[in-house]
Amino acid sequence: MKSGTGGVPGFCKEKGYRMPATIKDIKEETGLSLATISKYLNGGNVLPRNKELIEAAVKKLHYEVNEIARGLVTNSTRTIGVSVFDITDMFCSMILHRIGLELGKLGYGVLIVDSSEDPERERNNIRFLVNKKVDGILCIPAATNSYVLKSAFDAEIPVVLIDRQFRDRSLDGVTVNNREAAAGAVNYLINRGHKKIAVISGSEESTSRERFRGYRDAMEDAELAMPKEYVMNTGTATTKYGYTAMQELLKLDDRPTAVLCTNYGINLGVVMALNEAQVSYPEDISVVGFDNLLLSNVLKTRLTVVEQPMERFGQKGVEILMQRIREKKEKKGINEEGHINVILSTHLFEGDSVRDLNS
Amino acid sequence: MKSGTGGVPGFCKEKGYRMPATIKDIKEETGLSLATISKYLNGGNVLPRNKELIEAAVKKLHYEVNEIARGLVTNSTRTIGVSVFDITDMFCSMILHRIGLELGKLGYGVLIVDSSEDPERERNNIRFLVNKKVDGILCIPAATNSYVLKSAFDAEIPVVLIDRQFRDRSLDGVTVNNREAAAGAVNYLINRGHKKIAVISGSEESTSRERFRGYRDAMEDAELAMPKEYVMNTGTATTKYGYTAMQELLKLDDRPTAVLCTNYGINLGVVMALNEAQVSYPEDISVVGFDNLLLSNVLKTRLTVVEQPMERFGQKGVEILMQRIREKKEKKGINEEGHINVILSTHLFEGDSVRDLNS
DNA sequence: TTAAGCCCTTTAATCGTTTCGCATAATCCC
DNA sequence: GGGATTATGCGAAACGATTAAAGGGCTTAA
Repeated sequence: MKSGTGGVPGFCKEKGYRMPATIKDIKEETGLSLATISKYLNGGNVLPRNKELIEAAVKKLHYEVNEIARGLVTNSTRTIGVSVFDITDMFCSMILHRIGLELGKLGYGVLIVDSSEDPERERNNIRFLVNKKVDGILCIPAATNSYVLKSAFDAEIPVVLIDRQFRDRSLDGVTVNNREAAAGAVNYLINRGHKKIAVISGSEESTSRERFRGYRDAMEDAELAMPKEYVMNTGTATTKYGYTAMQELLKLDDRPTAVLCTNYGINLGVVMALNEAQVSYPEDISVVGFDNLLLSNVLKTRLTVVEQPMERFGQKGVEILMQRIREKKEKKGINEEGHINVILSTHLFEGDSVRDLNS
Repeated sequence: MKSGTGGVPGFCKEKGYRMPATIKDIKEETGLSLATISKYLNGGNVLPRNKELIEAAVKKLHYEVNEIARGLVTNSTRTIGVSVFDITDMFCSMILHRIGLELGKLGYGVLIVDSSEDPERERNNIRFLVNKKVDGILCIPAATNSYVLKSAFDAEIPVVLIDRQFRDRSLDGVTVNNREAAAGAVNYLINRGHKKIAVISGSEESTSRERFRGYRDAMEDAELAMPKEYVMNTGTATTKYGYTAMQELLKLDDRPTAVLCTNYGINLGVVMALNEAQVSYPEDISVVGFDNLLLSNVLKTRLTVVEQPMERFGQKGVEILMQRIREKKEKKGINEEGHINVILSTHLFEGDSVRDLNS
């Protein structure tokens, strides 16, 4: 006897194992109609007597609504897709952490896909999420243009970008004031007497480019020279690039006195190169990094870094996405114009990796 | 006109936006019955002519099967739940990376929940996954007993543990040979002339306990003393515990010449404490860590560590889970007896953090 | 007294699939 | 040629919920 067809729910001979109770079982148990039960379950008003009946039956049969079935008719899955460029990257995982927390509170599930920095894979992943009928997508993109998100647009699924924004800014997103932050970091160096300041930066995504612009802003304002050899901004913002770029800088006859690293991967690569070459910081060269404090805590010399508001990235991203989902439900369609772009601010953590040349 | 009710699928006036094509649209387009179309879509045999008709219609209408609806009748979601104790922990995220890769290949989605080392939260998370009707659960548990997984058992959802196993070994799982690995690491130290060897280890989960046993095995075999002050095994295996425990060790008049750290968090805490106290390794004290190479790469002195097969954890876990899911479908029930316990082996990475006292 | 209004209930349609049972056509063997 | 055996195809009933629309008691007011 199958559960839900009049028999006692629970053990089921045919399937050989326990079937969860369905709303039909509640119907049998209470003698009420499906509609009334459904109404109550969704917060509607029913007679006190029926309320008790239903509650008793729910408890007795351990009933819980089947989200799948509900999703079929309400056309929602209460699941959000999150696409990240690399789940093992601390930056992503910290944001994921907060996203999970926020969405958990709201009763949403989180479907995470990892594109390993490969835009093609990212595109497939997004399509996968669309097929899974997620209610919305949060994306810390690997790709540099919105092409990868095409399938989401087609399906009219709300998308919010985190950290990186595409050139045309045609999407909702949460970023930080990268340009100002980088300029601030450079000014910090300048204030401490540095004039020969190098930069190591990726060239591909908006984040790296903005940070590089910030470097240039500050250098130009201070009328400092930016010789080609000091400007390493032709690679991908990875540990590997940071490592080789730093090695190049160390080969120079006229070495810079300080170097700005524009993301966590580069920080890591730079520290590795310095250690390997037995060059100490801040004695021989000063270093300012970006992103997070991990290195500051674990290294003998705490790294001075522009600290990102990881938690807020996640929190704000969820907030915007939820707003969009609500809008879509109400207006029965996606609001095409008026993109939201939240810009969070950063904080300069003063470690011990910058030498004050004035004193 | 709603999609799927005879009109042209696509734009839908009522809803105000584009609706995806359904199998009913294919029916209208081809004149075939739902059953035939479904059969073909699921790899069944149909007449060549019909095959072409369906293919053409699918292409024309951009049809893709609605997994939600399918799930309702097949009673599967093609989604696996993964519960981790901390998504920002490198150990977890590397395993997650591989899990995502493997499950992606199989067309499965990954619903990730993060319990922040809180068993109570973990229990809720598991229940959440069960409600989401995942086909199976992979768990890198925070809790120390199987109580948290109760709701999964009740719902007869296959579960595979990764890294940590419960006392009764009553579940399928993938672990490493923790005891032997730890003993190996200690022997490595002994071979290099160390006699005063301390250990810092958690006391709560199977992993820490096994590693501690390995330490004891090796020390006993070599007939070396294990004074109470050298044995720090009363805390939780975290960075904080590693940090304070190392500080304790440094206070001793008769300091150990080497210390074994039994996981990544402890490695980190120990390195922090040493840096802070200006104690250098391997000159002043030798260190052997556990888990992964991150610290080995970034620190000036590469840490010698017992390296874990992160990737294989994920790969093997998925493999076992898929086998269980298959079995459940075939036998229409969960196989109660005969638990699978795969034990992977580790590898000792020789960095520069161990001093050879013989030479 | 009766129509209107309110509150709650029920009946039945629907969501987009799969699948069971049966009908039909084609193939084969003797 | 006829009955058995294979292929395919079809209609309809699930799966477990939500939700219009209609109905049935009440109270209230003209």
